Amino acid sequence: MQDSVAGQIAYLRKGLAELIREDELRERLSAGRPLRVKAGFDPTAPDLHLGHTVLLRKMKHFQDLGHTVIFLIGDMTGLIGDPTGRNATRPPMTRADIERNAETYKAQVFKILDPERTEIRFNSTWLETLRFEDLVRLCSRYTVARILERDDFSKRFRDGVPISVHEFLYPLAQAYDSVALEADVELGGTDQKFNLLVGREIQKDYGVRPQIVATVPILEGLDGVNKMSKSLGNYIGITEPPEVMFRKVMQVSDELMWRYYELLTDLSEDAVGALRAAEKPMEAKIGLGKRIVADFHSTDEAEAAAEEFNRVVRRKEIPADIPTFAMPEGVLQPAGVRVDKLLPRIGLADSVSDATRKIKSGAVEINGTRVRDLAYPANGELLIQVGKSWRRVTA
RNA sequence: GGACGGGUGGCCGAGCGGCUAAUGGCAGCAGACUGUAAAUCUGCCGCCCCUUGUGGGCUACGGAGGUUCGAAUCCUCCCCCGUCCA
Repeated sequence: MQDSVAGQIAYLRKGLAELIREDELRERLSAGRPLRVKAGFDPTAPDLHLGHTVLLRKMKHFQDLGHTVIFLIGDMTGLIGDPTGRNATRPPMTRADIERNAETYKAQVFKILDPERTEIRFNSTWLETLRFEDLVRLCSRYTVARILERDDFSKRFRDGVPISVHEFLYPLAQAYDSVALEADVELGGTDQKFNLLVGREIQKDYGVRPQIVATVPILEGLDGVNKMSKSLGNYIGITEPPEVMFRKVMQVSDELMWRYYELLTDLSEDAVGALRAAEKPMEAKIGLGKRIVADFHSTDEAEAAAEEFNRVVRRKEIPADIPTFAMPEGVLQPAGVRVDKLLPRIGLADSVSDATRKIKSGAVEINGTRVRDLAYPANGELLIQVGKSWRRVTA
């Protein structure tokens, strides 16, 4: 906490979408005590990707300044599901599920966060002890009209998309978390702004100082359009192998790359601007790939991944590590290796039908030769390529 | 509780008795192109069988029955959603 208050604010402000309100943050920092900084996470999605790390990185910035981060797992609000669209009440998770997911979170989250300054909490701790009376009291503090101000609610309401009553509870429950935790700051994506602000209101009603709200931008996924998400398949997972991460980074558009520079590296805006002016897009993208891989693996692995990319994608050479399979049962027939049967067994096709299509459309190469026939004359080891994927099959 | 409208493949959205595994768009996969990309163009895009052909079988249009030689398309009941009225 040796930094000046102004210095701290500058450090924290970088990369934030919005800060409400800066004067309150200044005031609280001036008190000199470590702040309690809360951020909530869904209990069902322990596979973190780079989109999550924008928030995690900001949490880390608070830790860098000596503040305490509360990693809140929304095991109770998880029942409601994030009210972003069609959804029913989710089935409750078992205690064991939650514990397991929490462990998975820890394994991933501490690649960024400092465990010494992180509290992991579950909101079921206080939410499940609320009586009906308490719930009624909580609900009475907010109005339907105000809830409907939330963008996605108002849009759904206008478009006639169903909104279940329990979804209204989500922002209120999240707000109550801030009461229970006496959060000084709540961090979230810009899509959380409404919920975070409800927290301020509810805290006031319960006699707690309203939290400062800080939002980070939502990271676009590899397609550059939709937000990064696992279900859209446009993500880079933080536990993915170095080569996969690197290749995915190289897949993003040149334009999106600068966004990633901004949100996923510690380079200053000026430094990024300089890169943008000086480097060829290709070189800059390689640099970005190395930085990101190094964050979650090591610089050596990052270099290796870059080299592998050069070999395989740019020079179109054979990859260094190719998954190897033994010839599965029933694939070897008198006519030869039934390639259509083989591909789905080794992860190169979704089904036999899919494999047949791929073969017919000329997508399959074996030992360097394009295959058009369903049967391939068997002779020893097979080196099979479909698109970007390679497999080795031993006889 | 009533009136009306609606539920189609991963998503959106046509079809409204046979020519429909079901137009079109998006997404996805593959090929060409390329500096990685993007863009563009081409092909594919339910599952299974026979090495594959204007081949055979199965599953699919909210659910269950029914009418019919034949239904996503018609009828009945049920479930779900929306709008309006109470």
